Amino acid sequence: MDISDLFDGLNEAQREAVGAAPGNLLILAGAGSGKTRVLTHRIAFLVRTGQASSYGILAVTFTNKAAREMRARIEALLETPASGMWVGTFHGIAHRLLRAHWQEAGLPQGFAILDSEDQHRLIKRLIREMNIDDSRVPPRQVQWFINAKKDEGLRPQHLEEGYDYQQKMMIELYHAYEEACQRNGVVDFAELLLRALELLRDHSDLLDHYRKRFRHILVDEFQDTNTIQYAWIRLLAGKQGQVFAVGDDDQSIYGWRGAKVENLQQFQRDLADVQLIRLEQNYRSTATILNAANALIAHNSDRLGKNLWTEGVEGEAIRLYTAFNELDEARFAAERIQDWCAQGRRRDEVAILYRSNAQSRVLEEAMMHARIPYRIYGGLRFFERAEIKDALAYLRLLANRHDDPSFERVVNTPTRGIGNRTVEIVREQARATAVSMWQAASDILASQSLPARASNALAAFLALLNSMDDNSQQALLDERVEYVIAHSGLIEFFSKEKGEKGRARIENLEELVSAARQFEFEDEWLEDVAQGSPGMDELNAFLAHAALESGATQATADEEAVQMMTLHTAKGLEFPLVFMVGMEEELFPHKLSIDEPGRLEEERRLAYVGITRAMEQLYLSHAEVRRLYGEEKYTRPSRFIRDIPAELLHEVRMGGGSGQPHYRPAEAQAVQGELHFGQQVRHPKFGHGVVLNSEGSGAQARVQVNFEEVGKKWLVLAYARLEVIE
DNA sequence: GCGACATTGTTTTTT
DNA sequence: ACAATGTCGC
Repeated sequence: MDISDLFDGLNEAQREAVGAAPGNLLILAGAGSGKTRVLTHRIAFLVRTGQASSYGILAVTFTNKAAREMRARIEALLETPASGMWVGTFHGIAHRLLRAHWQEAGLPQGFAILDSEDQHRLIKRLIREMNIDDSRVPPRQVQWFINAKKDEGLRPQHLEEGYDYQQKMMIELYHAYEEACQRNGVVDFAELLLRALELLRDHSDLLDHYRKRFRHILVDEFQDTNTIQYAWIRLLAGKQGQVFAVGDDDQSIYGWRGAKVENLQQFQRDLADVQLIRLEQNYRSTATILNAANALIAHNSDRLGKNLWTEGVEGEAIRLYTAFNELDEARFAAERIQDWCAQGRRRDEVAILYRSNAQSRVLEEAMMHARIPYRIYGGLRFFERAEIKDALAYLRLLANRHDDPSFERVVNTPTRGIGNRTVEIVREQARATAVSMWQAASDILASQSLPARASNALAAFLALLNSMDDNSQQALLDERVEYVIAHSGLIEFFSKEKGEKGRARIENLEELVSAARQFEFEDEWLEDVAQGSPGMDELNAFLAHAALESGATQATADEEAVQMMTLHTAKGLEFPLVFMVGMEEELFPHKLSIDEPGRLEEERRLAYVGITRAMEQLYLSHAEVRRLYGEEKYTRPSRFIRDIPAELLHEVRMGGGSGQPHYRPAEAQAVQGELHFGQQVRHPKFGHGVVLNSEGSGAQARVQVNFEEVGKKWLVLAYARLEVIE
């Protein structure tokens, strides 16, 4: 079979990686060095040379998007559907194993998946139930604690008894939480991974089976693996398996959520004869951008070492803008984006990247003001919306009555006269007799111990669910979803909400029906698993899909738009024009990471990720004054700016004029000789103010002034009798 | 059960 | 500053 096309257009290192002899490989792939290409070509190479069949390959990523992309690219290379090949996220694959072997994993057949919100609510509930002081043991912290322990592979019984109250309580809560999950048949994200690890570890027959099957394991973004993910890979690979790991230690930015960069080094020690290949040729950015990135990251210690280079053009200098404040900074970006578009370039070639989401608002306003369409990534996703989660909770109860988190969620949503008191009684009964709330509610009703009103309301709720179940049992999935939404009372409930909100919610519920309509076991494996397992019907599959793939932030409002996102979200993407805003000490690097060397280095890697997103042009900006948490604060430029050699930077000013450096208003004044940002002025009518912005020249020149008394105003310089205050 | 007021925290995010 | 909770009284 001719496989030369798999090597066409690849460089030396890439070819080496794609065509490497059997064995373990670690590919250190710098930003923009074609790592996805190498990964997919490697898979195609294995299949087309007959070293592996599709059936024998497992490819793991971190996000659904990456997994989808990878599958599509592999299928394009193989020119056939890669059926039998497992391509998915760590969580998706763990889920698949657990569905197939629920018995061995000690799970109920139709187990549900708890997302972080569900998890948070459950923990809060437990804290209350156990009469623990939630100000000393905050739910968020407990959630963090439990997830961190699971990520380390630690069950509560592995934990030493805590020494202080907080520690003790957290361990106790971890115990209680596990019991609750087990009783309710629910599994959180970390649990998926941990169970899948334990499943293989404790069942040698299964381990054998999968080891024989998956002789080739390929892992993307290896630097992001946490302890259990790594352990799972190692376990599954065993001695015979061949692991192809691709990663970049310089792009490790998820240490704070358990990712262990050390796994890259560990990999070389733990696996046999690991061949190390570096991909250092960058195909994305100009030499200038690359040099800046290299210089910056060189300030970190403990790197595996790698120097990106390019044959590409030198490119333009990186622009540095010192804004007066965050408004000025945002306006600057807007103006430069307009220039970009005026040159015939597209808006969607532009990204604005920031450290934290709070920064997006000012930017958003500036874009709106300049009438630049934009799109913000991050925020609530479809399946995370309250109304969607309510509807899903009903569906989950249909699938499994013992799902307490869902029971709690909708027992009185919409309000149906089941007050806190009644729920409290059910909860207590459930706890005392160690049964689900559904069961407890039935028991209480049977014992006739409730006041008539509460009793009737509760009975009505149970009857409602049973009848919804009976009446939709035979229906198709989307009909079933539609039926439940219609009969749960959610529609009436939300239509009472005032304003746009209620309407939007109802639209979302309708959208859920069409999501159900489109969902037809798109993960074809679920269908296999579903065969002969009534607990894993289409409904369950849909619910799992909703939990594991919470859906894009925005639907598909695909107007050509500027992209705005955090630096974290930007990893893996590239844009011709990139703005990195808020390059200030305490914002970036963030205040909470500044004092700890390890965390500071992670911030620097984040800066590295940001810089390397840019293909042609990169703007860095910082504001001298920033309003944050209601306070105006004077800032200092980020140390990361200083990490970049000065000769690669070019300071710019507002208004398209390039050239003269501009450090602070006082200096610029001498150069410019006219009004500039931060200039104090007096107006005969409006009084004292500060110049924020200016545009045009000569008779058309206008300035925007923020007056103490009357706020922001645009004034035509020729008419406004402005007086400069020295 | 709802609206009015108080309190609180406020990095980064996937699954 | 501000949003998102939580608490309290009706």
